[in-house]
Amino acid sequence: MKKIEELVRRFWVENSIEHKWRSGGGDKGLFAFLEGPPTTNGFPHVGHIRGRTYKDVVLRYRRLQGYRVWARAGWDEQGLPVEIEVEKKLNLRTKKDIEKVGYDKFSLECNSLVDYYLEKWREIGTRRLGLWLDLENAYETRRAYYIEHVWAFLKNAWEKGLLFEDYRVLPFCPRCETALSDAEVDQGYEDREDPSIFVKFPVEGSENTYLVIWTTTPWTLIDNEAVAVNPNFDYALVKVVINGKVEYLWLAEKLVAQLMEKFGIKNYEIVKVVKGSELAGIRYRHIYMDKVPIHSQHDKDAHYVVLADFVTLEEGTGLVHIAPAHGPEDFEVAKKYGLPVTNSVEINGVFNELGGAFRGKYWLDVSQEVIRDLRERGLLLYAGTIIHAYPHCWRCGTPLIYRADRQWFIRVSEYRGKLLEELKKVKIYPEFLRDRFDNWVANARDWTISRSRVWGTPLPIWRCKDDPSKILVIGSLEELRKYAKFVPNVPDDMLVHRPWIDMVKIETEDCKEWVREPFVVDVWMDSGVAWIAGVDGLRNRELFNELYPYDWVTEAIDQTRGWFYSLLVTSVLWMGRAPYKSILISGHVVDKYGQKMSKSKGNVIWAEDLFNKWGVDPTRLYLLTKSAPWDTMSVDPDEISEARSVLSILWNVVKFASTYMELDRFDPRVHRLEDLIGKGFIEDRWILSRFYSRLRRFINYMENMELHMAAREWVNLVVEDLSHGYIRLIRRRVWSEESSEDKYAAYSVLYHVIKGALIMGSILTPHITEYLWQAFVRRFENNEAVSVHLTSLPKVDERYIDEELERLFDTLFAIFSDIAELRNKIRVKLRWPLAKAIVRVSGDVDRFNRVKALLEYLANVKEVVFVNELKDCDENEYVRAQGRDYEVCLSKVMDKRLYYEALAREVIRRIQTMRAKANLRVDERIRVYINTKSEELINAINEFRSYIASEVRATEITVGQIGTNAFVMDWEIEDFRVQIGIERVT
RNA sequence: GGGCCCGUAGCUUAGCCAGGUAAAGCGCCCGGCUGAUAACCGGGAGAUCCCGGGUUCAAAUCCCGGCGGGCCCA
Repeated sequence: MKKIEELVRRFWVENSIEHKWRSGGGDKGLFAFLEGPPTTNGFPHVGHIRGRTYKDVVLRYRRLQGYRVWARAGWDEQGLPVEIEVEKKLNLRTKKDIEKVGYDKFSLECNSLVDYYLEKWREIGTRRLGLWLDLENAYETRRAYYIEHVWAFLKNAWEKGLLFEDYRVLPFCPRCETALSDAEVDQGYEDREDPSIFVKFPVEGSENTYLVIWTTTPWTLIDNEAVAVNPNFDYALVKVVINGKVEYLWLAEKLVAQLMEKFGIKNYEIVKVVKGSELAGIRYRHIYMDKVPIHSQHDKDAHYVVLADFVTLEEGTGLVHIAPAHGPEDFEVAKKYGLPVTNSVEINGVFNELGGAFRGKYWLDVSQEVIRDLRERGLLLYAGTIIHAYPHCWRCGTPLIYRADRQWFIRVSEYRGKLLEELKKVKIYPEFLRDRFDNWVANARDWTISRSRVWGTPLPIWRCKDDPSKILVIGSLEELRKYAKFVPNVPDDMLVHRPWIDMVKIETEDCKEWVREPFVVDVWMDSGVAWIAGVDGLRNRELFNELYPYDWVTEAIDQTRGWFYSLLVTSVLWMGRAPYKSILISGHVVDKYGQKMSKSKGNVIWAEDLFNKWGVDPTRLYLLTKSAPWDTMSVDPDEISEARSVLSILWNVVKFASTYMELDRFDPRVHRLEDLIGKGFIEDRWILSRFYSRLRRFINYMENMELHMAAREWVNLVVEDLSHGYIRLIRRRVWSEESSEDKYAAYSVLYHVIKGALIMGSILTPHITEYLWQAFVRRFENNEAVSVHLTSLPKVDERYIDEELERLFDTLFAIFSDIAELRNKIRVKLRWPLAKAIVRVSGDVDRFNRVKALLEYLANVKEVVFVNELKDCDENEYVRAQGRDYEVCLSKVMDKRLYYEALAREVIRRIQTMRAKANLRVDERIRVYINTKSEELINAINEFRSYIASEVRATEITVGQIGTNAFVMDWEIEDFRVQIGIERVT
């Protein structure tokens, strides 16, 4: 199989088939596909291959239908994934280390790492897979022309007032030292064990009274500024005794009992209950008033109870500790009350001078220290741990921290309605995933696009040094050069990266020196503008207008929040509509135990390994037939052998056909189906009906993106209909040496169906079908399309579809199965003829008489009789079986003549084996010698001499002495010893 | 905490929307075929249809509640 695939790949290259494929077609118009660019980082695994097979299947299908397909490859080459790997390679731990190495060297390393993976992706993930994307013209997000489109988008957003900077609480990865977007955070939720502590905040002015709060992030207590309660809840002041001391605790009334139990306090008393609103304004003393001096400075403006509706009773105490710098909701409360926002945590997770005694310490360590300290000071009521879903960095796995900082945003939230409206017009496969997408879009938040990193699209925003309120957004290199006083002398592809972009000196009339905002753009925006940047659309307006909006895109389900979303947002904000008309959301791949694949678990299945071990076509067919595109698929490579055996059956079907067609000099251009079908038999009309009804379903499934059903339809056509069904039925006709018209009718039908099956199959398994197209179709019709991929899908010919006939054959095969079972029971093998089978059927007997001869042949029964009522079915003579809507009686008594015929067939079988052993051609004649003492055998041979002779193509059969030049073998037939010799007649 | 998908033979899946004897492929066992041999064909065994309730004459299927796996939202 692998050899064939290699041969075929070479054939494609040598004959520029892929090029012809891409440039041809078009009667049906254009089918525009937009490639979701794989990250050029890491190797393609089975999940990638699954999605990429879907891409290929749909593209090939459309092309065979007559569309011109637009299928350009694309690569996502920037961002954190690449940076992190380079950091590992250069053994860098922090961003300071990167600075030490130098941004120039770091960028170049990123660039060459991309080159390395790019080649793997081109070779294994694309060419080898047989995925015909245009690699030569692939778009690359690191290129200057591409980056200019991101800039152009941002400039457009700026002009529309959608690009803004703000001071907000955002998720940061302290290891990567950058902010992350919601979409990125969404990809990194994982269970994590965190502290769960209940802390007492001493109320000002009353010695033993405390507000009790709960937190899982003790480090945020450093920046605590308030405590929030829900104005509508009831709060209780609870009198307790702890370590012999009387204390009063404020808690939500509803939670008192369960919390007391948790704290291990058996004796308590509720002193009074008040509404949360009445607690407002109660002042407390910050727990680090002394250790964190900043708190003494704003003691007047903070450290009191505020009211907030978001406070719930599901967890905690009903009193929520507010650290405005470390929670979006906390931040909102702070704004409302004018609380100070204190952020003493730097981007790397280390406390700065605002953190007082905690300065220089890492956030995770601070949490532990806080717990110890509070315990010593008696302010800790309870300390445990909790396992909860917590966001982690999607690339490096570090737990994220929330902190307030100044960043740049795209105002997506304002466009929610418009996004939803445009999304409604998109066809989503499968439809049931639409809600999820809608839900995400409906909750869209402003997009944090600035990243404090190096290898990415530089944020094209410059700020005036003398007047920081002045902002300049640049939308192209041309514009940059217009303003620039100095531009480093490097190629454009380098110029649009750090550090070179920061060497550019810009001066304008109203500002002497502009300084670029030191960020790169979220990598998701790179791929997000692929709908225009992918074709350099600002410069190729005409091409762009032809393609946009694209007919189809597909990616896996995680991209609902990723690429599908970023495409939608950029396109709707810029052009006012979705960039795609339909999307296919595919499922993820898990291992055979249902476990997610991950490098750390070591259960990743690499594409290259599958290709090497099983071949590309079997892998593709396996992935296609196993489950619906949108289902989660568990992959067990050993199962690919099933798909391989399907292809092996296809191979043998074609081989069978070509052997006999060649022998009989069949020529499809002379022996035309239309002329011969009238001379054909019922089974010929059956297989044609089967072929066209399967083709009809195949097309319906493809249109609905039920690729798995389409593929299964094809598999059944090859395995069930052709191999198990039709070929079995026509063997006898094909073996006949006469040049009867019905034989050529069978050939023309078989040829027609195989040809159609190859074309259908070329969509699914492009290599082996191409090989067979060359070896079979092109051999019989050298004027046919030079490649199966350059032909067109057959049209469904309804005239041939006869569902009633198909049902009749279903019954035929079912009856045959039952006869085979009965034979098993009475231990008479199929080779031995039986006299009679009586089949009781309901309805018109003549209908069944149409397949009488076929059933007699299949079941090796001299006479089959269809009746409506079963009369003669005596138990001594017959065995019977009950079918779904019929009943079978099979005679089990054998007379001498049947017995001799059986023996004759035993002899034939052995001679055929010997012919094959002696490597005789099918049409070569032989002399046969038989030497045996068994009278029965001799009788049988004499009785069936001419039958044996014609079956084995013998000129004569001699019983007795064996010729000296003969090839001789000893056999045993039914306990009779026999010696058989055969000799080629020259 | 909320939502979605999945749970059927040793394995992989169909059936579920529209209730009526549970289906197929692989594997296993038995047998056949040997002029498709890189094969091919038939048969058999094998299922508390995840569990528990409900609706119904009748539930794998519809409803409710669990359990397990996966995903999403918060």
